[in-house]
Amino acid sequence: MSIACDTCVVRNRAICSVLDTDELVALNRIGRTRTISAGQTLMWEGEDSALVANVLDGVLKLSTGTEDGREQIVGIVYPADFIGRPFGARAQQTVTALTEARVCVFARGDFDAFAREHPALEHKLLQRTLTELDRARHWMLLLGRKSAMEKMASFLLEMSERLVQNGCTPDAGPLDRFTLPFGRQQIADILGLTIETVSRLLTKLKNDGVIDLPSRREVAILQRDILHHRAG
Amino acid sequence: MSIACDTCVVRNRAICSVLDTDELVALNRIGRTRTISAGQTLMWEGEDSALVANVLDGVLKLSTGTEDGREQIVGIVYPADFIGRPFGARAQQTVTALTEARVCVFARGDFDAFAREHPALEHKLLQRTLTELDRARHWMLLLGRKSAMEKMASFLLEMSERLVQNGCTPDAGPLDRFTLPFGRQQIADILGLTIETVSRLLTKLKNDGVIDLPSRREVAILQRDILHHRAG
DNA sequence: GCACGGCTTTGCGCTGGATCAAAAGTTGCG
DNA sequence: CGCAACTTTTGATCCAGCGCAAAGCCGTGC
Repeated sequence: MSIACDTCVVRNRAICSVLDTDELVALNRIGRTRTISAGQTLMWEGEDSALVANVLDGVLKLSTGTEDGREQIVGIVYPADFIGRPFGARAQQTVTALTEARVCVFARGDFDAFAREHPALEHKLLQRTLTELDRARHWMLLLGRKSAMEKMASFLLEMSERLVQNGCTPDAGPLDRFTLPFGRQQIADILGLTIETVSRLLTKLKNDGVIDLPSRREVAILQRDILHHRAG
Repeated sequence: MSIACDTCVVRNRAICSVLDTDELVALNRIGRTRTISAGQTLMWEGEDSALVANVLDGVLKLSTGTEDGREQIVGIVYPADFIGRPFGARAQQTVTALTEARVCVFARGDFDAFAREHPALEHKLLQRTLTELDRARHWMLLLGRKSAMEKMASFLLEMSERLVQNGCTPDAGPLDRFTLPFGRQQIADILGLTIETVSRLLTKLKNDGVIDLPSRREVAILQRDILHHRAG
C-alpha cells in the first residue's frame, strides 16, 4: 500500500518514526497535509485547541502576548517538530508561519484517540515534550538574567546550531553562515528587547568584526569564540 | 498487602493515581521516601540525572544559573508534582528544597523501565509535562515583556492561586492571605529582578493599601482587583 | 527608472531598574 | 538578655536599554 508518509521528508525524525507501516496507514487516514504561507496563523492563543500537527517543512513561531499588544515569542518550530496541545482543550500559544510551511494536521480529538492506543507514540511525544520543557526553562535564564548583548550572542549561537540543514547532512556541526527566518522585530520578540536595541547590537557585533551581515536576513559568524564569550 | 502508598497524602493527585494496587506495590518496591531539609539540594544542574521523584510534602525550586553566579528560578514544585528528567541522562536544573520536604525517590533507570511498561503512567506524565511546558512558556512572557510592577503583581496573584491547601479543601478559591515559602532574594530570582527592587515594590503595594505584609513571609491581598490591574 | 511602502538604522534624551552603601529589623543562641 | 549573623528596607546615584523621531535602505510594481 502506498501512502503519503512513504515519501515524507521527516518520516524518520518526527514522532511518526516509532510507528510501523500499518500504524502509519491508520494515522495517515486521520491527517492531511496543508500548506501555510508566511505570516499566516495556524492557531490562536486562548482559542480552543482543535488541531495538532507535525511540521514537514518551514519554520513557525509560538507566541503569547499581553492585552496591550506586547508580544513574546516562546518557541520556534522546525521541520519534524510537533505543534499543538493534545489532551487539553485550550491552545496556550499562537502559532504563526514565519516562512511558507507545510504541516501534517490532525483533528485534536482524532489524534488524542490514536495516541492513547499507541503507547510508543505517546512515549516519543513525552520525550519531545520533556526536551522542549528543558529548552524553555533554559531560555528563561536568558530572559530573566542576561544583558542585551549576552542575549543577542546567545541567540546567534543557538541559531547557528539549530538551523542546520534538514538532517540530511549527517550531524554537521554549527553553521558559520545562515539565513534567519526572522525580521528584526521578531528577534526582539524572542529576546525580550526592542527592535532598536537589536539593530544596535547587530551593528556593534559587525563593527567589532565578530559577525558579518551580508544582507538583511543573513548572518556570518566570523569569530565564534568571541561570540561565545559575549554570550556570558 | 499493606504498603507505604496506602496512606500516601498525594495518592490521588500524583502520577501514581493511575496505577492499581498491584502496580503500586511494584512501584513501591523500587522507590523509597526521603526527607530533605530546607535549603538542601536534591540534584544539581549538569550532573547526570540519577533520580526522579514525587513530592509528598513541602516546596522545592528548580533553578539554573550563569557561570558568574546569577540565578534564575524556572519552576516551583509542590506536593504531588513530579521531579527530574526521565529518559534523559542529564539534569538541566538544580532542585533545592525551600521548606523541609518529603519526596518519594526512584533511581532513574528503575523508573524509566517501570514507566515503559505502564503506558497509563506515561500518559499521566505526558499530560503533566505538557501543562508544565505551557506554564513555563507563559512565564516567559512575564520575564521578557512585563515591567517590574507587573511582574510583582502577577507573582502575588499566581501565589494566591497555587498555595491553596493540599487539595483537602475541595476547590477552594484563591487565598487572600498566605505564607510565601520564599525570601526576598528568591522572589527576585523568580521574577528576574534585584532584591532591592522586590523590596521597594512590596512596600509600595503596602503603602498603596493593595496588600498587607503582616510578617516577613506573609502576604495579605486587600484589593485583588487593583492587584489584577497592576499585573497588566 | 523611479516612486511608494515597509523595514532597518542612527541619533538623542530619558527613565526604570540596577548598583552601591548604610541603616534597621529579625532570628538564633550562649 | 544581649550579641552576632543574616535579611530586609531605604537612600542616593548611575547607566543600559527604551521611546521617539528622522533618515536611510531595499524590494516591488508600474
